[in-house]
Amino acid sequence: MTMDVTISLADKRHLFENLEPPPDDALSPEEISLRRDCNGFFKPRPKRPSPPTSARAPPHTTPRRVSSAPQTLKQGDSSKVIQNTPASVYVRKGVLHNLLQGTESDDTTTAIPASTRRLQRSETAPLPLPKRMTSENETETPTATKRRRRKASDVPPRPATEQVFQGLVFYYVPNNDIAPARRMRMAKAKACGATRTEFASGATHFIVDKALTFQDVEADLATAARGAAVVNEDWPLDCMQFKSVLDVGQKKYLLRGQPDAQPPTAEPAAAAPPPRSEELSRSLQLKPPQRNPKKWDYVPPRGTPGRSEESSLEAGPRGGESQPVVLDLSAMAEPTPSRDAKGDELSSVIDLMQEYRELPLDAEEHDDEDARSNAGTVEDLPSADEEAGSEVERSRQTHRPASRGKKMRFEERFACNQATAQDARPDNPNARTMEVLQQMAGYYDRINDNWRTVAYRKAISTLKRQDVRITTEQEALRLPGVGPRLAQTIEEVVTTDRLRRLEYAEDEPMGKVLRLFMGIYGVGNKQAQQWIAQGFRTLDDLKRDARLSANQLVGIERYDDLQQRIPRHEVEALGSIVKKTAAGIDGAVEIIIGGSYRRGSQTSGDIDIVVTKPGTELSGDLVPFLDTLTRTLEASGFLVACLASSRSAEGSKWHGCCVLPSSSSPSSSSTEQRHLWRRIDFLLVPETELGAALLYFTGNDIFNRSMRLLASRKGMRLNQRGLYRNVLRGAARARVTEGELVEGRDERRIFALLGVQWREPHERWC
DNA sequence: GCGCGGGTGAA
DNA sequence: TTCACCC
DNA sequence: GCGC
Repeated sequence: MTMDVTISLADKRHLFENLEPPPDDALSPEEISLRRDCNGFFKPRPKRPSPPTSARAPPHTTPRRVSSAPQTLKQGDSSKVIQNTPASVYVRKGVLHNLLQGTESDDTTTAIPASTRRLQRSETAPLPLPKRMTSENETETPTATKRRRRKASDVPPRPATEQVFQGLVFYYVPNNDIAPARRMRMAKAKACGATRTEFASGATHFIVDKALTFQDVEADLATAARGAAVVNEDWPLDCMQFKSVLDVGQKKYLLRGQPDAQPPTAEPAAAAPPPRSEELSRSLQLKPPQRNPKKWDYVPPRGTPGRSEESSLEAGPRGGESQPVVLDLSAMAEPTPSRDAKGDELSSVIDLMQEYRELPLDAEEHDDEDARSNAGTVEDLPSADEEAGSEVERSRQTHRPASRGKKMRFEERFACNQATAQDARPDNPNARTMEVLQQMAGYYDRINDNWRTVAYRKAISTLKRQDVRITTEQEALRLPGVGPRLAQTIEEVVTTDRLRRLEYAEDEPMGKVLRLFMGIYGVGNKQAQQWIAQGFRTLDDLKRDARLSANQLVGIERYDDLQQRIPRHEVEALGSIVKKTAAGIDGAVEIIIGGSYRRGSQTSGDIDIVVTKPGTELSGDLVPFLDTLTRTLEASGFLVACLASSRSAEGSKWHGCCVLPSSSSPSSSSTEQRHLWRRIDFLLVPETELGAALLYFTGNDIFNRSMRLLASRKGMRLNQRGLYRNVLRGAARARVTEGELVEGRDERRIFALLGVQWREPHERWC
């Protein structure tokens, strides 16, 4: 059943009535060019205070607005919905939180089918989930608990969306439901559409108890129908949790004690000898030090009766249960065909080798600087087939300490010491995971959850450096910057190829508008939310009625231009224009293009230009030059808008927009294509600060932050002017002393003084 | 339970 | 001071 | 959301 009950936004006008109304005399776009800014640039007229409410013709009432608010719903059941769904549960921090207080949570919830809401409540909505829920809690109605005590098998059928097992026939091994926990699981599978059979020959799936090994079930398997899948009991639980039929080929669903690969497709890569791997995984289990005191999700590795009641995905580390290394029982009955069972097998072998090779390192605390270069070896391992061998070889060569688990030296913990090239591995095996995490990061960014955004970015950065596919929670947990929550998230992505939290996030009604508004230069989360609360939904709404700052107006007028990334060749073209002009003004001035261009990126978000000159000691020395430069470039039509500028002795910069002259291309004279407006930043840098400025202006941001954090931890301070020493920090880390300048001129020395190995600009991607 | 980079301009 | 921005 |  879908809940298509909605409420027109216009109906909620009352909600906004105490908010500031859009002024009726907002700037008309045509007026942009009528004002001049600080630098002689055309700028829009400063905004006027909005008049009293009388003249208000708020966007709520315009016809277009109604159509632009597609979340309109029928009124009928909404009150009921609201009653049953406490707003706090669905509305995350940020987004509509401010807008919709108390009664209005309908906007955020109505778009979501009721059947998924329960799940959303437990899994996704309150973001920092205090504690994992068990699958039972998730799949049962709150009142079902008591009833279950009376009769375990009495589980009501799940709604259609959860009938994941429809058409599947399960044969349980052992074939009984004596243990209450098992009986419960069977009942739940049945409620999700599974049929249970007493005859092995008729089954599509063998669901094997975790206590049993492959040998234990071989007899049953002999009678199995061709194509039946054999999985451990985690599989149905995961399927139910993720509400989809998961790939039975995943190694986490294989049985214990499986002899080496014997699949029909007999992948040679699967040749890793099981006894050894068993041994390995057992010893490895001790490896990740159990250092997290708040390990609420830790469960003793060895399956306990109680544990089996939980969904495997929520059972915490499962590394202890010796996972079968490889094996593939082809599953024709699988609606979701295993996409690359071969890849999984291969990667599982590689995983083991990866882990193995790390053992000595973790065991004996390698501390030498170059540990990385001669990091572990796979020599002791029996060589797998050629393909796997080469794969492993490749992995070893590109191996980085980040994949080695979390025990790292102090300085290694900083991203600046881990940074790599942009595409450390183009065919990154974790590409999909990274993509999803990236979208999640984008979401958190939109709702202003900045630290979470940073955490996601760090995790992505770590994943980027991995050369093997991270498939399970414990693998993920070993990575720096990946904690329990992200590890779980990663596993969900790998297991289901989706992330439910992301889907809900993308579903948020105002998400698109928020994204739109925050894309405007000069508009952040605060302003965007305020506009949404005032009823604005489109850029046209804003242009007509919103109170805009000068920069925001430019940002709106050139929204599409500024959204586009700049191809590298255009950055070069723009840069050369600046260089030529600069050379014409002062031949001694040096122009350096920084930013992502300096890091070697093929496209840039904007163009960053460092202006320096030998012999200068204060950026003020260059101010006259910048004035001339900008005036000249403005006159030539290169610079088209000024967004911010300052000219002082300590630091001077100029932010604005530029455009490539469109005349020069004679090819299409009549259809002369307009070039896009581009963001351009100038930074005046005296020679004495060039190193620090380049460091800053080259980035990336995470790299900078980590360098600065490292400096701070070492009692120093790093900014775009230099590295300072003897910085005293008082309570709340507030800086007491400026500190004395140690180095500003030499980029390399700053690295050295911080104990960071030098990294070329193209190696500063975090 | 707390910190998470350091700075700038605009309003 | 707060917001948005730079890397 | 991670890490101390």
